[in-house]
Amino acid sequence: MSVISRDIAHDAAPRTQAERSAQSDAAMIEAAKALILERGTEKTTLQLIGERAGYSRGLASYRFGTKAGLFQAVGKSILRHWMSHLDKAVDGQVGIDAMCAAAEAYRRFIEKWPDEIRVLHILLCEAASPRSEFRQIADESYQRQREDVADWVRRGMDQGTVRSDVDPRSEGARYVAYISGMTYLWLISPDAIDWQRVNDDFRGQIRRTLAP
Amino acid sequence: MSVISRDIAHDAAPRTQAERSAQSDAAMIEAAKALILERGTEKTTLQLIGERAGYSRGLASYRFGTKAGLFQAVGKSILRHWMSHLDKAVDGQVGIDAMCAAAEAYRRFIEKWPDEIRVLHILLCEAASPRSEFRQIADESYQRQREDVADWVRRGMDQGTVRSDVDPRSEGARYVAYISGMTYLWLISPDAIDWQRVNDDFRGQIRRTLAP
DNA sequence: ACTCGCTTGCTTGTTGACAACAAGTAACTT
DNA sequence: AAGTTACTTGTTGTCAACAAGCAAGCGAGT
Repeated sequence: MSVISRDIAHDAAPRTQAERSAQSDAAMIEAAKALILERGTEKTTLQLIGERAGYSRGLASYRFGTKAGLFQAVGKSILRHWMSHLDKAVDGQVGIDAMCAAAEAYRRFIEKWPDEIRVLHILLCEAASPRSEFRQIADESYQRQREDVADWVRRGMDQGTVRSDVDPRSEGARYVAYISGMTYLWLISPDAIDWQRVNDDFRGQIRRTLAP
Repeated sequence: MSVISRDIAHDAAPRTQAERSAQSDAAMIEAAKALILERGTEKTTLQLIGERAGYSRGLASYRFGTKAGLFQAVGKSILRHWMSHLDKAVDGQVGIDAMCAAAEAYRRFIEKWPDEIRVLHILLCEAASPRSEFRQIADESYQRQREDVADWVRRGMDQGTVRSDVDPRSEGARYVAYISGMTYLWLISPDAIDWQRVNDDFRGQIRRTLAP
């Protein structure tokens, strides 16, 4: 067992079972992301995913159980990425500052990893369908984001940097709806959205609406 | 050929071919709406649609060509309904008045025909997927709505009822994104959105942001 | 008004693609 | 060497799409 072959990520022939499965899982999730971008979820088949990842047609189904299960794994992986990016950017700020920092973090995330946001939003959109297996993940994610914003507003009110006659939960819902809707419009017609300007206007609106 | 049987809409046994096909088309579109609400588009089959409409498993495919073709017909039919409702409500108003009237018309539409909006938005969400056959319809619809709002803003600026330093197109995009995002959040967690309050706050925000 | 040939509405038969699962083989582990 | 895990191949049932046929309207010529 050479140290060299162990240290190379995505080595052609990893030694341990754990490495092998982690590598094939990751390869399939990456393949799925690429295929969702090219063909959408409906026209992406488990056979295509397995084979593009360098395996057989059956592996994806064997490992993730169902097609929906695999897509959930894809979505969770992107959500984790975004959440950690967001946490770093907000970093304890509250009130209008936190809201603006989060909007700016989203703009930077889209600039750096546009495909991640495209895939995530395609999956989130599918959650709108009844009986969608992604529904719960989308619901929890949006609920958490609404509550986070509501919390920033509440703390801003405590600080006195936010008007005292607003409803934090309503502001949270409007904030999240706005980001989500803009992302949707960007997916539908990418050239119609100038994220830099949209973000500037959005932050201006937040100040105008919430500042005392 | 009795006059009586001709005049009864959805007669059990319509006489002319045109009547027969119009009736079966309408029945299948209604069946599709109900099934999309119950099961989502993916788990709705052409067989279920045909049979719920009172026909065979093959008719939907024969008449609309493809499953996507049928869903396009469903979407167009709901969009026509909403557009005519909107036109009546706005009725030549411009500026902030038009924007508030449109938001209020949307609230009333959702109150009266929530299922229509649910089905429409499920279809619009699917348009986010690449290669979706509903993409073009969604794009045109949202583009037109953005332009309508931008036009209201422009005319409001001419009148002097809207601040002169705003960008009409940016306001249009934000308005549409907001409505679309809110509708999405309502689909994902219906109880989280109080449309009356959301609308009141939205209209307040429009005035606060756009009034000179 | 009648009917014969044409058109249109609708159904049933069939094919190929697909997800899901079962059963097997090969790679690792202790 | 025995057991566990990674992966592949075989199979089944469901589905969309299409093709071929039957039956219900329709219209021109008598």
